[in-house]
Amino acid sequence: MSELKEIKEIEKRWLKKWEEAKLFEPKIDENKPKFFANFPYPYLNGYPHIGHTYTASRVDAFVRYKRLKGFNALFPQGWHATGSPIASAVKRLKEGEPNQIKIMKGMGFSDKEIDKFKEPKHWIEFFAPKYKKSFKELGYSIDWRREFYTTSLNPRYDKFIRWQFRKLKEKGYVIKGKFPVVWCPKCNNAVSDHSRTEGEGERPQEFVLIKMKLEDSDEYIVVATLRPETMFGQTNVWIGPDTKYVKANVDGEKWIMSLECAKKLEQQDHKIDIVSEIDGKELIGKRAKAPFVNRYIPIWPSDFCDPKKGSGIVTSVPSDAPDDYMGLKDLKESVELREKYGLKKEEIDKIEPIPIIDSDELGDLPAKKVCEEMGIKNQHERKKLEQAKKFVYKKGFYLGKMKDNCGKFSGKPVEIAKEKMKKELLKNNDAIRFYELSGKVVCRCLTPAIVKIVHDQWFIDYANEEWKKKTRECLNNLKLYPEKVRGQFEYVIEWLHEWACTREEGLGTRLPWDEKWLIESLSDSTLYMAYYTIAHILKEINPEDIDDNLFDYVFLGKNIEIKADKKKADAMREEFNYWYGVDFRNSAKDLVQNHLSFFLFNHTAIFPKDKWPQGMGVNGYLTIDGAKMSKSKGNFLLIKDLLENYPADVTRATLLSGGEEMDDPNWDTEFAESLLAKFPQWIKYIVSIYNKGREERKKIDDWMESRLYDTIKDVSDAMENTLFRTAFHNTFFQLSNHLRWYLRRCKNNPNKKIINKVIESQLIMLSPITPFFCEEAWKGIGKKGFISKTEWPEIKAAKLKKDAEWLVKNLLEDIRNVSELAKLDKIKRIRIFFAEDWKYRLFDLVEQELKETDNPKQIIQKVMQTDLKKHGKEIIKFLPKILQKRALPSFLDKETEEEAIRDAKGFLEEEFNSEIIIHQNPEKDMPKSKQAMPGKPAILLE
RNA sequence: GUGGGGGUCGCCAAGCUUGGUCAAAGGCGCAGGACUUAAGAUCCUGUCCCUAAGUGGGUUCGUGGGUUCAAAUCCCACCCCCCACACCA
Repeated sequence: MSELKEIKEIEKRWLKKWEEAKLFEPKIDENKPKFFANFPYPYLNGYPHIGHTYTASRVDAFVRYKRLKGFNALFPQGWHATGSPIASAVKRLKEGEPNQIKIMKGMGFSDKEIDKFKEPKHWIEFFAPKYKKSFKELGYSIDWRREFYTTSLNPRYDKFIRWQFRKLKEKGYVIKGKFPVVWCPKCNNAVSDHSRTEGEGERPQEFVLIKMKLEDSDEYIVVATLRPETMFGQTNVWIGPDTKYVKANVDGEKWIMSLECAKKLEQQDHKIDIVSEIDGKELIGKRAKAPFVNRYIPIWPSDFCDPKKGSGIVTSVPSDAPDDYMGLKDLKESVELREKYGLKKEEIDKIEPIPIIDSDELGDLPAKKVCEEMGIKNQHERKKLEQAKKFVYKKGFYLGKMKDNCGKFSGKPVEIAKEKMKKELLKNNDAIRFYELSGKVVCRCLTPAIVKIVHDQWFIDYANEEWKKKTRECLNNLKLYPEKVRGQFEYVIEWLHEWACTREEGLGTRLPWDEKWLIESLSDSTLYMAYYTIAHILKEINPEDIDDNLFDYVFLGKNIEIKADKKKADAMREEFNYWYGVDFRNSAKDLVQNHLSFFLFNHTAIFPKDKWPQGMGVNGYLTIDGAKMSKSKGNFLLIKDLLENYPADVTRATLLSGGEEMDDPNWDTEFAESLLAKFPQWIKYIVSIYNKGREERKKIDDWMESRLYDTIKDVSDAMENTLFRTAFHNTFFQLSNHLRWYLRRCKNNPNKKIINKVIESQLIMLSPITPFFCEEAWKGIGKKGFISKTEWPEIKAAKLKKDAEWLVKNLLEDIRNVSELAKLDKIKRIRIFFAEDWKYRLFDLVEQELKETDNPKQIIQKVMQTDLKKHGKEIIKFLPKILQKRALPSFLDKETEEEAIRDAKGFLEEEFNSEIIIHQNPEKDMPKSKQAMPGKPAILLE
């Protein structure tokens, strides 16, 4: 533990040094290429947790790498407070809501502290520094001068967003439209998710309300359905016998429905006059005309008609709706029921479910099949029926096809037929759209909420084809990390359409031309990366002096009158022009379908091409020891707790080794523990062997140097593509293994130059991932300055012509194997035999021939035509076997092989503590020696 | 269902574009040994099965076929897992 404490001290020291040197506060430098990276600002409604850090660690590692590659790199950070989470939490605290108080207590706040959180601003003021502290401690190379937070609480950002929205509006990308919202009739207001006592997450769901004319009447009964595609299977209508319905004039027609339904319709743009009440009973036995089936169908009683749902009247499709199937079955089987409502048996028996949809393995009467399989007894088994409904719907919707009796929709997949049939019903005036809540919602005032159509909802018109075209162009020209997400983006740009961009409640910026609206959180975070470039200078300007003209001046280069100080404005313009566009924006994959795509759209809308995004990174979701992170599982790791147990570098390395590309990265506690034990030791070790060794150059040094260059090449490639796991593994594990072998081979007496180069390179290549240890070690080996600001090792081609080291490794292994098998107590002598010259010649020849043919016969014939024929007897013993594989085992020319083994002689002697004798050619009295082959010397242990 | 990503020797994972040198890198874990008073670290060794003075045999890369002298790698079919399909941030 004391060791950890020591490490933490070292970290603190470097943080201080970096800060004092303003290491991460880059200045404009026209002689250097710039690199601007960032990731979505986190929400300030709690402490930073490990989920935030994976994405951020990727950005930091990339930025640090680019810095070493000579880029002028900028990594800024801001905070998000827009939207409802903070606002609702504040509201709930003010109301003393127990659950919210529990949450706050869970975060460790006292009553007194909780009191302060009744101010939205306190959330920002409290949590932003917490994030900042954690991010600093993790060693992120952030330029903190540019820090800011969102919402009207920051007037400068507020003005920026207003500017952005006016720009969008000018270009016609913000439009007004209708929109169903959850509404409290008592408060006369929209009920946001967090001002509900019940029904969080529920939202308006679109039903089709179908009108059915009653026989010999000008009245309609109306039925609500979510499944217009099943209308060809209607057999009858269900009505609640003991339910009260109303007759009302709706848009000039006479409708019958539940009272609740009428009230809802009133809120959904319909004119309603209630005329009278009517009992469900009175309608039983009447007939109504059903669309698509196009005939009159009877109205029968059932118990599942809920006046609160839809119209309280249901059209019955017993083929595909389990409820309806059971309802019909009950009527058929119950004399009592029929008598009660005076229904004739023959008439009911006449009705059978009509197969209309082929639902794959469920057949064409899925409701029947599923009800039977689940053993549902009657229409009162609600729970089972709900399950059955869901199951049947899913199968039918995704896999189903309309059968031949469905008119022009026959043969169509249900998914498509559904939309078409809905459209047709609406077009023919047989139906209207009707919104119903997906579940019960109760407002704070304890009034049940309804759906209301609002007319002045604002949308961002992501459906605009011209805009899509520009955005596609932008996508085509940017680099993706990894490239394989491109398809996903193309798809999203395709289907993205109007996005409701305003809300009534929460924190944020008001819509400049319609101040009752707040811009919602996914819409005020699409262009702000540009704000980073000027944030530090903008802070010096009075909010009153900030207006649209200023932003036009700075961002769009318009030469117009501005209130603010011209010098400062020019400075901002310069910053923006230098740093923009974004070279790397990284986020988890859930933001592909909204935020990252919006990001592209908004940039193409407002900025010229040279300011469009240049690169985007996408990664998976962090898991903890293989499990999804969740509070209930107790694996919800906060950064502050994490950093108490692990050094920042171990945390970073564990995260970045957890996964790459689109895989869900995994925080592996065992790995972290193992790193904690090994990593600091290793760094200490390489510092201790730095600059120790000989001047003289040996063969094995070439090998080490080549391995180093290979590693540098591989790691550079990986870093360029944000493959940090690969980079870390190659640098830390692979290169360390090479180094270990090297030291063993040269009996711990390495070439000074080489060993130093290996150690320096390893430290530099590790530094983007583990900066603290590397800084400390850099100093430890006597380097001046920061490793964070040094140069990435040069990529060079490996010098070594022929790598024969594998021969030594194989030999070592073979000797060990044999010695184990031989069960010799002590090996006095090891004899090594090389194959005779002619075998090398043979191998060369065969290698040539194999390029021509793979026919063993031909090759052997060819061999026998040469002077090798005199070894024919021996050759025929082993060559066919080798030729079976159509490839020779690895071998080098004899000279190289001998040289390699001779070079390793001393090493081998030491390894086995025995004498090594190298024979160039086989000895007559040692038959074993005949086994030698090119690339595989024979061994004799004595 | 559509679109995207996957399925490799306990676990994680490389390889698959460009078929052979692949029983398949590396890490983690596990086991044995050296070192140590001891633990950790470090260093060696092993880690599909069989066989054994070696470089041999067998069975493996989701499943089943196919192409080929040769398939984890190419082709076809199928199965399974994850993500998105929105106005929730």
